Amino acid sequence: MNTNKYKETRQRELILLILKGTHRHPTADWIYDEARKKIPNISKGTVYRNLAILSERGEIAELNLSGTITRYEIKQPPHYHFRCEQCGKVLDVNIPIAEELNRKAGKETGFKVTYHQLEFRGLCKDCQQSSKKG
Amino acid sequence: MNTNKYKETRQRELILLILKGTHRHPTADWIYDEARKKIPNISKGTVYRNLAILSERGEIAELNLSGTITRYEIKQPPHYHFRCEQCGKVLDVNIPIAEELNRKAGKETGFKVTYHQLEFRGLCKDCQQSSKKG
DNA sequence: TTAGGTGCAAAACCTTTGCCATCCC
DNA sequence: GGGATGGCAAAGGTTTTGCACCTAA
Repeated sequence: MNTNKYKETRQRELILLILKGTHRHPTADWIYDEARKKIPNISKGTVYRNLAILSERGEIAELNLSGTITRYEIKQPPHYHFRCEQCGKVLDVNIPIAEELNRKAGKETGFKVTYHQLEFRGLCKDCQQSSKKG
Repeated sequence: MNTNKYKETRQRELILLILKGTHRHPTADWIYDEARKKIPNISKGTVYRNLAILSERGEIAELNLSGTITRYEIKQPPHYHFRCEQCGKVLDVNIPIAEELNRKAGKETGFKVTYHQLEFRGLCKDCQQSSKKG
């Protein structure tokens, strides 16, 4: 049931490739900079439009957790994130999703809770190092 | 060691009062509109500056969880939030914090995990109603 | 008295959009 | 061919900042 209303374009493929090739959770701006290395005259509008399309298609996910700048990642099974409070780095955390929290929250509120987003905060390895040194 | 570098001003007190008087998790803009009812010529810059100061002082908290617009609330013990995917409403969820997740995440990543932010998603009561009707 | 605060407006950001030429199917 | 897409630039929305005047302590 692929709704073939999309064409495959160099720009879109490049953006997807960039996201597949990084473990960062990059911002649109970073993706734009990377993309320009291959297609120098690609525009930011194109980057944003394609990120929106890829997100709608379900190929990538928007990470809106904390901070005002949206970050993106290749679509994966649900997982948690960690954000370093010092350097701002965002990383995946591979521990099981606490599904029971959804049930608890649903019972508490009477709402229909379908999922949750969670972001751990603290210091990453690098920043722990530099804290010790400092 | 109280760094008494702050003065108490009408504007700041009003903003705090507004936040104390609501269970919404309002945006800066909503706070600004409310504030103008009492101090008509208060400026947005003042609202933003005071929200930043109150946040720094620990009297209020910034809610950056998902969405690009920052929301604010009076500082409370740590708690989770629920955001309705239909109407965008944000509410507190009073279930215990899953502290063990911090430990799990710390063990998994080797990072120093100090806390986590969690937002449930789904449909609130009102929107469940309208879904049934629709 | 004076450091911090205010109002105003402009600037800075991030993101979206209009327009028209271009490209893919 | 024709609708989807791209590039460009302007517009939009949120937040920050510079500046001159003001005010709480």
